[in-house]
Amino acid sequence: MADLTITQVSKKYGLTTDTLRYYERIGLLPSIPRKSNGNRYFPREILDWIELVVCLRQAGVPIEKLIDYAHLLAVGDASLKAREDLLQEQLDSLKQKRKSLDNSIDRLTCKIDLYKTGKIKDSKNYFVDLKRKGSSNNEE
Amino acid sequence: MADLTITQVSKKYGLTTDTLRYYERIGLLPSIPRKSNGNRYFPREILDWIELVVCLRQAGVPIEKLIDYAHLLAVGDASLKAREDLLQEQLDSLKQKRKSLDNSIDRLTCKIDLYKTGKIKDSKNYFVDLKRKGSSNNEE
DNA sequence: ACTTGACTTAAAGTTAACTCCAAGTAGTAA
DNA sequence: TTACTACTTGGAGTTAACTTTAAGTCAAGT
Repeated sequence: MADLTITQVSKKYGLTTDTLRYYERIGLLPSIPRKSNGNRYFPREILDWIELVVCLRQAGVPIEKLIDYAHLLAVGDASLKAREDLLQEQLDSLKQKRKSLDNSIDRLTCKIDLYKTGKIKDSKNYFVDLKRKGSSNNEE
Repeated sequence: MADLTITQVSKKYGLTTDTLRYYERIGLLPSIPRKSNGNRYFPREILDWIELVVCLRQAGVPIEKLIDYAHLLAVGDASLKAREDLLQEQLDSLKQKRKSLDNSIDRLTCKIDLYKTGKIKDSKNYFVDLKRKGSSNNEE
């Protein structure tokens, strides 16, 4: 009863069944065990891993990095330090991403404020011919 | 002197010249004015737009949305409200993204802490055969 | 026996956003 | 004149991450 079918897993984590099979194919998931008819069943340990994968994928951690981590898991205790380092690197990169995101949010908030207070002053003259290609202004 | 060449712009904003030409081609930038020899020069107003584009692209706002905004700019004052709405939508989506990112950062921080305190307990048994395809466990 | 629905596979196709390439021109320096 | 560098173009190629397709198997329901 802890074991779910591929459809149940896909609903639980908001992935399609295609994506789950794709993840297994590329080695992001280990070989999923099968029933006698060939259908996959997902035990708890794999679900925990999927949950982490979904969480980090949402944040933009590349699949390749997660595959690296999965491979480190496979070699056991010898890879403890390497795994910690890998995660730390990804954490640093996520923190950097948040900084940049905050910056964009600030910038956009200001811009919207200009609209709200009617102070917007876009020099639209350069945009009027967005669809009219082939016009040419000259100057030396 | 306020007008830069494509290479100067590319350096200023960390885009390649190919990307800048690509942006013009797809209508994310207006038609860039040319010198008599056909080379592009970038006046201030366009630089301001590029700066905003770079900022929002970094944050993950899709090119398509920015093109929509550019087209709204082209029609002038009639689109003030639509422009504000479009930006507001993107802002909301960035804030949502930040929430999700924060969540991932928290999750990853916890995980790393388990490594640091030696409390990690990955059930690695499912990962040992990550590269050995074709093995099959059965069960009813 | 037949149909329905959930699953299976390998392989091809899609999408967004670039990125590269080949061939050509314009301006400058030796 | 030759060489070099910075630009130009249209179009093809790349990458990550899926997504779709075609053809099939299997178990349950009528």
